[in-house]
Amino acid sequence: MARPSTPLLTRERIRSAALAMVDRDGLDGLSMRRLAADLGVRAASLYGYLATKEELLTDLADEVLAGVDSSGFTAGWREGLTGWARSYREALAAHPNLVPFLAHSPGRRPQALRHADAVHGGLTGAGWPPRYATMIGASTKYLVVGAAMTSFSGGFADDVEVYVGRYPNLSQAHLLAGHEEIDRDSFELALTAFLDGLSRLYDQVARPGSEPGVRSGSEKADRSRT
Amino acid sequence: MARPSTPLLTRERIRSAALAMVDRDGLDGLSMRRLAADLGVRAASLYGYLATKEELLTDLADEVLAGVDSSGFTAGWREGLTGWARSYREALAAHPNLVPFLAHSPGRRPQALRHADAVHGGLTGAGWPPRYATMIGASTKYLVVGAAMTSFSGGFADDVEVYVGRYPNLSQAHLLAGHEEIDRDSFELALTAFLDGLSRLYDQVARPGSEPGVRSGSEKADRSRT
DNA sequence: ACCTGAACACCGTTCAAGT
DNA sequence: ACCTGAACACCGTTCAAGT
Repeated sequence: MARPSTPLLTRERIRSAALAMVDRDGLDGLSMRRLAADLGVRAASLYGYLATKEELLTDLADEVLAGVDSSGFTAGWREGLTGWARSYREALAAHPNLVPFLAHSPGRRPQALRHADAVHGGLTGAGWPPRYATMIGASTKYLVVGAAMTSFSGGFADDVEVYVGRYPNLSQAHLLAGHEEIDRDSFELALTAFLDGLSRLYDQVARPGSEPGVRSGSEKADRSRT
Repeated sequence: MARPSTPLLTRERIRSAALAMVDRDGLDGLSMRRLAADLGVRAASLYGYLATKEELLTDLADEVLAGVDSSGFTAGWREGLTGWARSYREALAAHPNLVPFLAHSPGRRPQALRHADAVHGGLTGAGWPPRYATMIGASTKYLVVGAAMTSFSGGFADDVEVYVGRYPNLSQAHLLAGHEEIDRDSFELALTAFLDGLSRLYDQVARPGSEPGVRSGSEKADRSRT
């Protein structure tokens, strides 16, 4: 078995087994040795395809983030931001164990830079000043990463006994245990409130001569532009 | 040196050296063996004071989160939420390398539960329905953890060459590198927009008979309560 | 009571050697 | 060209032994 006609490994086979292992056993559960065993091979063999474990994780990150979509800004900045945030969060929520790594070096991946560029362009194109565009992009990422991060960890314990009596306002907290629903609802609430707040701000700071925010109809611009 | 009159170690000395090590070398840079060496002792000695490395990290988490303040709800739900979010973020930003661990099991620490209880109580006491209180508490945590998580990782590369030409909308991105200022500003923008959005929602869903949100003067409740 | 040496079962990574 | 055995420098944790 030292020299098979068809290679036992491909980079894709490694990646797919690694992602399955992370999903199953957590980020700490992924080791090069266990992964190799899973693939019917010895650990040293992996290094013919990957330079380091870090490179493998970056591969996984790229695969997981492939579903992120920042193309919605043609329909307006609010629509673009919403689509980006939702697709981003869904991508992370599909592989929660990988989230701590994904947040590790976001600025260095080409995919992330492409999206950051699209978001920044979409916002400035809609009239947001560049500095606001930067902050709004960052803020949205805070929400997405925070939601994926916090919910991945389980949040509340399943053990009802812990809460009863001790923390009166949390007496129903056990109802949340393991429910992904509350996570998505909380995220949607946060996103909506955030965007509503931005819409109000938009009327104050947006440059004229660009398409206005489509849904910002309920407030009026009552301050002068700075 | 096998039996000193005064013990070489205390739990506090261990904790303080460990936190310094995490701050200096990162979460992966903390090992029980290196920590022991730092304390002039062998790794096995640490297990007289701590059951596991996990327990040590939990100790660090409690110390870092000691500065979080959820007592501001007497001045109104918006004030309480703002104070909690800011003190929470500051606590995390002071030890960014620990953030990935802090997000790991937030629901099981007594401190975190006390704060969660105070926030939930503060919100429901101000008229927010319990389900909203839960979601708002979660949302705020998303923002805080996301901000601490994303900014800890550095975000953008310092290398200007990477951006020029390739990503036109990010041509000024290098200006952000290493600047903590943009992180705090982005967080403040996100928090303000989020709270503005909540204020509007408050007028729609808040129970009567409670103190109203202090600063929610600019909108009117135009829908019936559900 | 407190610390240690030695061991156990793991890691990521390298590299000469096998076919 | 592809895989392996063996080694190196690490881990967290346990436990009998020293003083």
